[in-house]
Order: sequence, then C-alpha cells, then structure tokens
Amino acid sequence: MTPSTATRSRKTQIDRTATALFRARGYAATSMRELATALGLEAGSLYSHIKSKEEILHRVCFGLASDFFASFDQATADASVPVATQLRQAIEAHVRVLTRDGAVSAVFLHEWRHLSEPARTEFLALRDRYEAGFRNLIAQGVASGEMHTPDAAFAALTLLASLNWLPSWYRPDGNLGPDEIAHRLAEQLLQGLEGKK
Amino acid sequence: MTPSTATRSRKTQIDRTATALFRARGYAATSMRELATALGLEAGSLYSHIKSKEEILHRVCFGLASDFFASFDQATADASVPVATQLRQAIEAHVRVLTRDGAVSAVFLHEWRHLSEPARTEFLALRDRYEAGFRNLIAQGVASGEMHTPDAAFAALTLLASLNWLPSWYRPDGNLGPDEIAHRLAEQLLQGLEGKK
DNA sequence: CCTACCGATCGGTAGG
DNA sequence: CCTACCGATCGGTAGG
Repeated sequence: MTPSTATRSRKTQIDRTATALFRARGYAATSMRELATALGLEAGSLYSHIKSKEEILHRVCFGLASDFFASFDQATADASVPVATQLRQAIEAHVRVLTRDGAVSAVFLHEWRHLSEPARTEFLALRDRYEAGFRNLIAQGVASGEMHTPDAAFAALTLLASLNWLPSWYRPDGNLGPDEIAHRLAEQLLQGLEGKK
Repeated sequence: MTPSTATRSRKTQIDRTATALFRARGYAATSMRELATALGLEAGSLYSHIKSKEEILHRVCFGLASDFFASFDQATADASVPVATQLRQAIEAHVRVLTRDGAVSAVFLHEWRHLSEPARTEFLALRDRYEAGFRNLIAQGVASGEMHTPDAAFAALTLLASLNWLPSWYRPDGNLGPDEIAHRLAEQLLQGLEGKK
C-alpha cells in the first residue's frame, strides 16, 4: 500500500519536530517519548510512521546533502564565467541552503556522527566529494592567477568552516538576510581583512 | 582530607579517557560503564574519584576556556604593537591552544551544550567575552585603517569559525605543524584569496 | 576499588 | 493511534 497523503504529512511533521529536538538537545539525548509528547501522541504510536529513530536522522542528513549538491552544480554550471565569480556563486548557494532551515542545517552539521555504519561512512564520502568541488574551484582560480594561496585544500576547508558556522548564530528575523550575509562572507573570504574594498 | 598524589593522577586519567570517549561518541552517548571498562575498573568505582559524569565535562570546558583567555591576554599584552600584528599573534595563540589536545578541544567546542544550568549559561558568557576580544581587535584595526570590513562582529565570528574547524581535521602527525597552520590561517584570513602575497 | 543493587528511562513491539 | 509491555541499559549509591 502506498502511504496516504495524511500519513506522508504526519511523517514530515515527525521529521520536523524531531529535527528541532535533535538540534536543541542532541540526537542521543533526545528520547522518542519527548518527541511523541511534543507531537501530542504516545511513544509507541510513532512507529506506525517511522521504522526507527535513526531513520529520521538519516533522512535529514542525506536529504540536505543532496540539496547542497544540486545547489552547487547550478552555481557552477556555466564554465565560461570567471572562476572567482563561480566561487562567489557557490558560496552564495551554500549560504542559501544553509539558512533555509536552521534546525536541519545544525543536525546535518553536528549529528551525522550518530549514524551507524555504513551510513556514516557514506555520509562522510558525500561530504568529501562536496568539499572537493570547492577545492577544485580554488585550484582553478590559483592556476588562472585569479587567486593566491599555498594550499587549495587548506583554503577550501577554511572557507567552508566559516560558512558552516553560520547556523550557530544566524537568526531568520535578524538584521541581515541570507543574500547580504552570503555577499559579506564572499567578500571577506576573497578579499581578506587587509584587502582593499 | 586533601587528595593524595595517587588519587589526583587517577582523576586526571579518568578525565583524559572520558574526554576521548566524549569526543568519539558524544557526551550523552558515552556511558559511565564504557568509561570504567576503558579504565579497567567497575562502574561504581568511578565515584570514589568523581562526583558525577557532568563534573568531568565541566572541568574540561572551563579548563580550556581559561587557557584560551590566558593565551589571548599574553598575545595582546603589548599595546605598542600594530593591531594587525596583535591579531596575527592572537590567531597563532588560539591555534596553539586548539592543537595542544584534540580531544579536549573537540569536547570544548561541541559538548558544552550538555552542561546543565547554570554552568551552561556561564560557559556561553565566557565564550562571548572571548569573542569580544577578537571583535575589539578588528574594530581597532578598522579604526586605524589597517583593516577593512563593514562589520567587525561579523568578521570576528567568521574568523573564529575558520579557526575552530581545525580540531575536526588537524592530525598531530600530519604534514603541517601548529605554527605553520597558524601562519597560513592568519595569512588567508587577513589577505583573502584574491589578495596579493 | 568491588559487589550488589536502586529507580528511572531507553528504543521498540504486539495486539488491537 | 493507544495500551501494555519487553529486555536492556542508564547514572548513581550503600556498604564494605
């Protein structure tokens, strides 16, 4: 039997509520009873919609991973654009995905290590592949003389680190919108604090 | 009674082993029985040396916090030095503390949220105060014309984010030593990818 | 530092 | 989606 619309939306609701709890308390410290209570039902009832606690974590982590890939591919699709511009677009795309749902992003960034094998290894492979995209962009920029750094891999790691800190302080109702944040991050990372504007 | 030398070193040993486990599996997912087994004793025996699981976490988080403060204060003690140089020294000092013990650093960065109140709030206040140090340095640099950024607070957050990603990939036996890493990070953050070397 | 144990809570299931 | 429950495990304690 295919799941009815009602069942599917209940599942989505479970994912969303669980994600918020995972973010606030951590995956391991969140109990299925807390989750059930937050949804207004009994613990056992959750299992008509999901198979396990980890299934939720799996969906969140791998779902956002594929969003990141789709977003990156779109930002860098046009090879005729200067590499520095492609990198700016990739940064902006990354920030947009990251700011779309703070709870999902936080769980993606910090709770993936509670995935059991082989999911954990698969997840890390995806993350590696994504980082390689940025690494290649920077390496191309260095080759074309648009950028300068002694180590593209090192630079890519540092760049993504700055971006991935965002979910820990970004507030959707704050002064800065995603686009303005993305722009400032790109400027700061490409120009540096001592560079001229 | 004051603790004997043997008791004190056993306590240190518990802290170290616990920290390694907290890093690998997360605080909530680490059981006192695992910890006891790793130390070759029974679970109940741990409590002759410590009062609670959280006490260990508390010691690790607040201990490293005070190391960071001491290190920062030393790096910025001489006000006659140019601000950009002070910032470089503060970055290098931060990296040195961060690379001294990878497990302690990882727990400090990611597990503090399992502290119960009021420790959790106190910890966040310390972190805020530390960030303010970098914020002020950048603001001074902007005022003196040595640095350029539209938002010193934003720049400080981004800078610390890049640095704090380090424990997730740094390997003590890798190609780059702490000093070389610190130097490259400082260069990249201050000069940017498009800046000239 | 151990043995023996406490009450509480965990993720998940059976049967309706 | 609920009731009732499973075995396992949790942090921590008493008493030696």
